[in-house]
Amino acid sequence: MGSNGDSDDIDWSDDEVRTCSSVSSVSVHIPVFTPPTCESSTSGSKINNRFLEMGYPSRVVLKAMEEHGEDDEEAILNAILTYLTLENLPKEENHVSNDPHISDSASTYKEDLSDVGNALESQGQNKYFETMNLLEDMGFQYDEAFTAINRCGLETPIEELVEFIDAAKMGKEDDLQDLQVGLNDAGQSRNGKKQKLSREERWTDTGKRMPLMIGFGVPNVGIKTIHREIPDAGKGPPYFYYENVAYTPKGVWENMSRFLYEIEPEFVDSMHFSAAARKRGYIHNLPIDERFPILPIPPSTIQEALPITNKWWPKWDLRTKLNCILIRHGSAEDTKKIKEELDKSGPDPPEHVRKNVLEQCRKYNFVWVGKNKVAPLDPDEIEVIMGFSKCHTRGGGISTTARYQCLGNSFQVDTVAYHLSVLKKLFPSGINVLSLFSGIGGAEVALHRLGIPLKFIVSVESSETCRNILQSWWEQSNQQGTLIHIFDVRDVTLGKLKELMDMSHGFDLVIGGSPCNNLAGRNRYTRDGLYGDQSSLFFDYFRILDLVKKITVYRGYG
DNA sequence: GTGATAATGACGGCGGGG
DNA sequence: CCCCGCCGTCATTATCAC
Repeated sequence: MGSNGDSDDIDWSDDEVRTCSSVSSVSVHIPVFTPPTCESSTSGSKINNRFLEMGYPSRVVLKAMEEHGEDDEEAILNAILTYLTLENLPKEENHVSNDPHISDSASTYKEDLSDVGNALESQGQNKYFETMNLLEDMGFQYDEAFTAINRCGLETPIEELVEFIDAAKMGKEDDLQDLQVGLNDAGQSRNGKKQKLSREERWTDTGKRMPLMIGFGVPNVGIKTIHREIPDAGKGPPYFYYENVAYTPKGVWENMSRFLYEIEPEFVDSMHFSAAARKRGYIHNLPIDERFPILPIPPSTIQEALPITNKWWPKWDLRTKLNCILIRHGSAEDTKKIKEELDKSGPDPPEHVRKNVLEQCRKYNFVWVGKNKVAPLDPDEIEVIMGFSKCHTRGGGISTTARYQCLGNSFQVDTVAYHLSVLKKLFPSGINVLSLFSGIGGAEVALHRLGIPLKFIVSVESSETCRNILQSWWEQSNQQGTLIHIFDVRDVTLGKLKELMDMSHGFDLVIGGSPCNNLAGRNRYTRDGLYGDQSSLFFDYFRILDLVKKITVYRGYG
């Protein structure tokens, strides 16, 4: 086996030397972190391109390369990150004080909200509970009222909500659809654009200053002076952690934030923790000081994460990071077309061929597994990139398609673990967790990897496949605590929570990411927003979290 | 053979960032 | 203005379990 592998390597080296006119034979042995180059004189510009591809501003890349030469990639990267950090700090303050739209430098997120005036409910929750109470007083069941509000929107007049419930009761599905569509449209216009602008501008603006999407900081890119004020209503206990896709239809994050105690979301791209991009928003009330990553630090580039692909990676494919891991992979047909196109165009494909191939590769996250041969990622490769161990989702009657699906829906473990790391010193003897929409157990794995004992875990997950995966992991990882499965978030009622919290003496953490189906950019059919069929389960996250908070206070837990 | 499940190919648009 | 990327859905076909 070994000799076969060796001879393969040698064959390839010879090949590469032939196709790359002036490369030294050493180049095939250099660490994978260094990009393959043909001409050493242009290696600097290649590195330059790589950093630009990774999204770093050119002025910073150039400055870093002036300081550290053109070849020491790690030194350049460190310099880039340092410059960005330095740039961010003063800009943050200057910007706030110079912006005429923001009253003063002490302006907080909450104050921004109050600026929009009373026309828009600054306390979405109050409105929510008022409407719920009103409907219940009118004799409707809790779940009827709940569904109506979440389907039609909070701004819907009470008469129309009643109409919706009646239509639902009478089973007039068509009427229901029409009504719902009409109400959603109306709800959007009712919300009013001017009122939303201040918040949107603030976040958009934040994005402009931090194009890397590093939230309140990622390893090596600390933002030292960030101190955030969490509104009293949002403070723990319990701690909570909510996740969803970063890029949603407009207004969705504002809306979710309004429900989750007006806490400002933290937008983070998992490219800072792994070899793949994953742009997500997180709303949580965790401390943000003294975070630390779990060890070992995973590979940060495709080349490190999938060394097998180095052998066939063309020099003109400058990708070092994968795009977002999705629930579906590219088709065999597309990989076939790519191979045929490249075979036809010879060893040095023309620009338009390269461009087309790269476009496909980026679109489907193809990697190079043979000469002119690309392939989608295997499930076990995805498992590792997402921070799980190999075979986490394998076996036990789970199909390949299902593995792709549940992995694509999961947390990136290293990213979430970094945020949760502050819990380690707070709960040294173990933690009680209510895990909603648990999926394959990203939250549980993250806490476990942090070395926080899992004392009492209630996992709510509708997919039997996912429940089996979590249960299987639980049994195999020497857990000493209790794991309880619940099928449906709608079964997590006040009574059920009281029962569970009697058993556990409260929850320390409520964690989960609700369905993104109706928010995600990939969805061509039902990207309906927060009130879509699946994504409206967000309101169950909020409902349950809020019940836990109230029970916690009432019973004196925490 | 038949129903159930798995695998596969085809399918734009919105919004962020430059 | 352009470029790029996105926790996806649907209809059809292939495979599987009896």
